[in-house]
Amino acid sequence: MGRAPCCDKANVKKGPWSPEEDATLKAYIEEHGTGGNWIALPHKIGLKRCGKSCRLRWLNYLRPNIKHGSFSEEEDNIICSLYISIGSRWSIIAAQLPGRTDNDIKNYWNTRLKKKLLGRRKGPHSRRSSDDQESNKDGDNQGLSSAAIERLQLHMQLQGLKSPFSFYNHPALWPKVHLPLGESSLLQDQCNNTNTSIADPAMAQQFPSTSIDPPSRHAIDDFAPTQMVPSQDEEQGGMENSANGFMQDEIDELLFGRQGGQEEEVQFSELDCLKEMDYERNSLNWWANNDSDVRSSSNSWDSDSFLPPLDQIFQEYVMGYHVQ
DNA sequence: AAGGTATACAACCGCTTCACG
DNA sequence: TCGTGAAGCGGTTGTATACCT
Repeated sequence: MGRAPCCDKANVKKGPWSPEEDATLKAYIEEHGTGGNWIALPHKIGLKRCGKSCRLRWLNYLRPNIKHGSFSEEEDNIICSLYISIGSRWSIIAAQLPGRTDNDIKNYWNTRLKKKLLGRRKGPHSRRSSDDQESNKDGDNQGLSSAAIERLQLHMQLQGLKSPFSFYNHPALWPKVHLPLGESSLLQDQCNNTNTSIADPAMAQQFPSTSIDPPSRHAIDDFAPTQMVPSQDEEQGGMENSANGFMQDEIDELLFGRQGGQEEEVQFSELDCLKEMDYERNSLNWWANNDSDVRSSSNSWDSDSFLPPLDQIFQEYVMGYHVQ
């Protein structure tokens, strides 16, 4: 027995909103507010709409100060940077772009920005979703979703795939080589030189005002300390659960590489690339582990056992060739 | 001009999270 | 502490329009 539906589906109108419906909803909310109950709202004002539909219409379209129209380059940069760092958490990304809704950003990403940044990765077949889905089915990507691969690709690009000094241009250092953790002197040199900025000058120019490294570095944080393993604080006293405070902390941390309100405890202040190799490998593992497809297929995951598929993904999707 | 295809965006669906009794 | 229902969220679908052949 499933959960009761939120409204009477048979008596609810679906599809595009008419100007009259828009006007009715807008006028009521502007005068009375939502009343804290979206489910009851349509009945109050005589709309044959589901409460959820009213909420969505208001938030995504009717609300004041909603921006419609094209995105600026600055907005592109922010979206790109945050997507690499935190994935498809559109509400958090939208919180950084005043006037933009999560739905708007999600649509913009899926239809335009993703293509702009990634381009077409495979041969002459360029038809959208269906072909992409098919290619995913055909390819043996070992369970990684296209979203994870996209983030992987973007990350690689922004980390400076084209740089002659890049990690990714040194085949000996690619993931197949199982270096012990911490063995990263070459990368340390490289990072000392680049100061962890975007390595490729062309990319740096393309993303002039966006710091890519700190947020993407925090993908690891997302993976291990805060989600997989309770922190000491959590174990001892429980974590802060105030929605606003938590959100702001999370955004601060994602954007600026610090934990909001915790001046004395900056988890990732050491942007010296000392463990760049570990970081890269952990990032790859993080994407894999946090991918819903992977999660659903395997509850217990061991980082070492995941390395071969990642090698394959790295070679096939990022470096652009297949290795037996 | 017509039909097919691609694109953009609005809206829906269902799962998760949260608040409250 | 637990159950319930509303809100929030992200993935997906539907549809109008633009573009191409």
